[in-house]
Amino acid sequence: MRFSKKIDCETCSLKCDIYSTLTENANKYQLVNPLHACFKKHDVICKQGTDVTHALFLVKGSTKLYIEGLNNRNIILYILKPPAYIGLLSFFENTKYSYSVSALEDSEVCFIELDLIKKLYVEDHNLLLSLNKAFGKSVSAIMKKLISLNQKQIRGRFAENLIYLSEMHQSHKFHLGMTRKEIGEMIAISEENAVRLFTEFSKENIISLKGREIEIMDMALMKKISEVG
Amino acid sequence: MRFSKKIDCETCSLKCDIYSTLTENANKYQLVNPLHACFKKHDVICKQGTDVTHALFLVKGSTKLYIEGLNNRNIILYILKPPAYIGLLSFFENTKYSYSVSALEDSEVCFIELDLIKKLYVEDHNLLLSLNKAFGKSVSAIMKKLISLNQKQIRGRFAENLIYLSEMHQSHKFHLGMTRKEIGEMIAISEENAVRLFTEFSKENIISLKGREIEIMDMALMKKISEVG
DNA sequence: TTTAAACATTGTTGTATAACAACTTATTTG
DNA sequence: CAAATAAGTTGTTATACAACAATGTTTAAA
Repeated sequence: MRFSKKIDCETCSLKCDIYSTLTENANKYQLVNPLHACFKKHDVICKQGTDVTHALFLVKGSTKLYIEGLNNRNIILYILKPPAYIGLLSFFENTKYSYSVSALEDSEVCFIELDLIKKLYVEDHNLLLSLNKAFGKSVSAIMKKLISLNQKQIRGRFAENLIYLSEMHQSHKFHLGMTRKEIGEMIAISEENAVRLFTEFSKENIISLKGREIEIMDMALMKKISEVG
Repeated sequence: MRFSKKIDCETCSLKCDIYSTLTENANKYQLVNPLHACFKKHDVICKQGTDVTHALFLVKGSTKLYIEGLNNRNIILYILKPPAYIGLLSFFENTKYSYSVSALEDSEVCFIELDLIKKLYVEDHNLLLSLNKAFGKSVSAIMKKLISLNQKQIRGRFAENLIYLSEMHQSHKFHLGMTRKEIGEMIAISEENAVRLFTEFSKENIISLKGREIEIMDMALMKKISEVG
């Protein structure tokens, strides 16, 4: 990871809530230029167990948010794409991250002082409400994951996950930006079973596969498999 | 469920954050008496999928918070004891509950208009911060549960759960306020296996059991089992 | 007080899935 | 560009756990 001094809020490709709050209240606060950080693929952006010192805002690239569990096994909760707050779930708890986030591809992240945010949302509760709303959505997603991992079996979870990825890319045809192992970590199955499911679904003509390029051929069937469990 | 008109905030046995915020800002707001509701054992206090209309504050009794999953199978996330916000996790999302809460014993719950809370935390961000803090803690607990359910096996989960209950009652000896089925739902195992584990742990002299009265005899071993998985 | 319903128990069986092993094919990197 | 490392693949085996079944026991309701 390295910080870029070249990019400030004015030249930044993505204007976030915090920027707009700052500019709207320009008379109250001077515009502090937050740190703009560049991460290489596989870099850890925030680490489970470390202190939360900044609000992190994903500006470019994509990342995975995961819990580091027992015996070096991870569970990926979801993929983050800009615009997205990275540290949101641990943000209000305000002590340590209860999860890790790392870059799936080269990514850019904006670091904003926690104190600045706190100052801001005392004055501008709309910012806080928008943070809270995003927070609430994450919780719903985690609940859904908890049910899925516990009560669906691997074909159902696998189908559900491919639908999730497809919706994220807004296309039936997309590039899995992940290894089979990581796909496994998204739905808590072994790497071997991830491979098996890919070939299985491919043979059943539900998907078409070439390396990491995937196309969902039969979305209706996919949804049925996902729902059955 | 029936509402009690007799109990208002002044006579209420438990003064909550909202009450103190209201009285501290007495000049700004009139003291609205929230609805005080009485629930019988097994009553549903809030139902997954329904609209969030009030903030709920548990004043007396105890409740279970659970997700209703597939095939009528529930997962109990945790037990709530007063003082506790019941609807917290779905509170900011502000649309539908993503879980249900029901009474484990006769309980009393205070219903506070959502609009009132919103008005309050615009002015008094300390209230919001304290809500957020509780919120964050819940998220950590759910993360932990996600790992536990996925990466520990039943003996480990069972031990972990008994330690959790013991800590909640602040004693090695306590009354399981739940059926074996509900104990199963806490750690996502079948009722039969819950029974089996009770007798198993009893035979191994880790616990002493008489109906629903339980005493943890070997807490050190219990912790070891919980950690191993 | 009888009857029904909920709760608790124990043994047996089937199966989903992790773990292991052994191998091939890509992708980095010095 | 070779060597090393990571990623992907396939078959086999072992096992943890749910599901089923059958039956006893306690609690609640009529």
